[in-house]
Amino acid sequence: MSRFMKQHDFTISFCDKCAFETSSVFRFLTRDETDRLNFEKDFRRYKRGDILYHEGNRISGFYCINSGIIKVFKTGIDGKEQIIRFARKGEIIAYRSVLSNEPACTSAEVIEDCQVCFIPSELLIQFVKTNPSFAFEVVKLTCHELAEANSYITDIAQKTVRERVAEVLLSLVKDFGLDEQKYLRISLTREELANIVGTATESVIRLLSEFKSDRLIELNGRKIKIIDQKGLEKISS
Amino acid sequence: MSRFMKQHDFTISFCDKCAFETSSVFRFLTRDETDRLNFEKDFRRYKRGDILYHEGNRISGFYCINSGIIKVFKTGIDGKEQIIRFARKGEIIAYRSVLSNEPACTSAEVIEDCQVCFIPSELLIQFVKTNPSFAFEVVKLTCHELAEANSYITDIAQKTVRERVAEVLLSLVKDFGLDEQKYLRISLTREELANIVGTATESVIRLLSEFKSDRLIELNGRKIKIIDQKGLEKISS
DNA sequence: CGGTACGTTGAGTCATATCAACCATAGTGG
DNA sequence: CCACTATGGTTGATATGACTCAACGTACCG
Repeated sequence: MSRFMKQHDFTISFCDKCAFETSSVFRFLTRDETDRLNFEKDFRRYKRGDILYHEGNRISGFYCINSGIIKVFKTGIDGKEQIIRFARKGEIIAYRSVLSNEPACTSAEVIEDCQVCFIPSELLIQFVKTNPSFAFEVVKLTCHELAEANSYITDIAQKTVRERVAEVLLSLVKDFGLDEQKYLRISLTREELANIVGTATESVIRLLSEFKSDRLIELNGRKIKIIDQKGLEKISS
Repeated sequence: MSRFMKQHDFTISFCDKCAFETSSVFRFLTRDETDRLNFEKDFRRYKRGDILYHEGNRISGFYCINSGIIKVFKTGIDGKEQIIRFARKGEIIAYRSVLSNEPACTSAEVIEDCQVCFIPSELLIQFVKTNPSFAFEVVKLTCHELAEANSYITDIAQKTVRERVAEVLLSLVKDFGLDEQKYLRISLTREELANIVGTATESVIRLLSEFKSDRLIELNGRKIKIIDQKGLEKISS
């Protein structure tokens, strides 16, 4: 663990700056609260593959992501993971378990090297209990995630794997965008894609190469180029 | 709509009484706030099949359930419904849309005749913004629902229909309990069961009669008798 | 009495999972 | 430097779970 050095990188780790630059809920904190946050938070760096926390464990705080990408997942039957969501700059993870004071119901693993702030539980609980407009933002945030989860449930329950693969590609475009050459700004293994869709790795591979034949996408290893977004939308219906 | 008469039934519609009797979040309101709730709420009765609100519509308030059962569902491709959850005595529905100020992301329909209180949006928002401990409860509530939604996603994505049917029966036992003769205290159509599981009606029918042959359950129309709970747990794994 | 909604069963089909083999790549250690 | 191993990706063959379609039974209702 010694590799995750605490440090004070003044260009990036000040929460007020971070809060204004991102859509973080922390922009609703007062000056004083932001100062406390700055004082008590722990800035950390993680590399791809690192685990931030494990499902089932009690956690003593939550994480605010400054850069990089983290996947949040549950472990299902015989260890197969189900990816619940990805978190990126400005987003917070593990706050749910902190607020409901339960063991983590998910695990979190780094997809792209990242810098995060670890913030002790008590701070979040205190802010929620004493700053009504911050509490309201947190409520809105959970409500939003809940709405997303409900759509996710409906999709998985009703759509075919083919439709869901197309849809996942589109939602990755929406969340992470494309670079100048139309490549998705997130690279996942085929297995990870399968674990979002809720299918077998081989099925994802087959469908991706089908989409490639149909000139909807191009593949370069893990990089996926989106050629025909409309076509994908049509498939995801 | 004239059938949903506003009325003042003093034995059941006073929120303070209701709040204490149930596990409602309203027990965290102050005396004054409870009085306002009593004054502004609208007591209503609905019958099986009635719709409380439709997905996509803006709503001007939310509902607290005094008695009866309501199903909350999303409408997926070609109209197939996906049941998200059931709400019963003491629970609130539609609060999510109110808090995030978005159109309803679900519809709500009465499964068992019910009595509910309709509470204007502004009241909820005001309470959340001014009563920190109430806000904290609402946060915990949404966090809890979020955790449930995440498990639901993992189950649907990874388990077989057979496992899910067994699991749904068990979760109905957990939520609604059994009567003296071990019958489930909620009756659903086969189609509704299918719409929880996320499968075809015929599949549910086949699996139920399979469970019946295996002496796990007994069937009397819509009433389901749970004989071997352990057996069901084993199947749902 | 016909109509409507729900329940049941059978047969056929298809999408998807599973199993197996193989290739490519990169990292490891002797 | 090479064999070794692990990991990820790909493809094919096969099996099967679950859906669809269709027919029919049942019950209730106006």
